Amino acid sequence: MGLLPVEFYQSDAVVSLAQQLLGKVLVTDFPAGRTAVMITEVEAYEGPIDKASHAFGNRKTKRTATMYHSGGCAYIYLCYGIHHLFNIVTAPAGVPHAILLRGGEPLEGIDIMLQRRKMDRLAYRMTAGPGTVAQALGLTTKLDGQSLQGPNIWVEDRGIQITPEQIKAGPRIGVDYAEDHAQWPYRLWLKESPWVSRPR
DNA sequence: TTCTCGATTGTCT
DNA sequence: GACAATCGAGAAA
Repeated sequence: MGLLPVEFYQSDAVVSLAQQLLGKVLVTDFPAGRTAVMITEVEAYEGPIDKASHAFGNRKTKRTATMYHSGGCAYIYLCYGIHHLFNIVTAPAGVPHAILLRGGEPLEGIDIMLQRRKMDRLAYRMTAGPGTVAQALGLTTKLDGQSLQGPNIWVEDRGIQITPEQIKAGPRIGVDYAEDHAQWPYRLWLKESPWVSRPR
């Protein structure tokens, strides 16, 4: 229970860590108010050996530098010039693993999230997909590199138990350019949850 | 400095 | 089902 400690993020077994993140609660606290979602869908990116990762082959640039930080901070970047995608950096410093948040179940600050998404009523699509969850939570590239120990962003364990039977795994989305690596079953989601992105 | 293209989404047909 | 929107990182020159 409670705030996940930095040690949680230090493992370099990124897929296993991604499984453990399902059912945890991601909280953001900005001037607009506090918002929280239970994590229902993630994708693992195994830095150096993963063609779909920005850090494939240990490529290190200004943008990817964040992924080489010690586990427990946020990696946020702009995609298609429009969408801010939120990742959780994992593994010890120097190992560029990351986990992409793709879906969540709204728990707190739903009115704030609706406002950010410019929606007037709650619908599953509010937080289905990496770009939309990040928008709902108010996450932008300005927050790249932020600690996940607070005060603005953190992850809590609220005692929600997830069993292996509740987790489904499949190929990742939107990474066809990575050829064979796109087929790796690094996309994980909660089988029973409606708060996940629609399969393409 | 210039050029290409993306870990996506929403809208129109 | 098809496609435009939109901008900065990364690569080439």
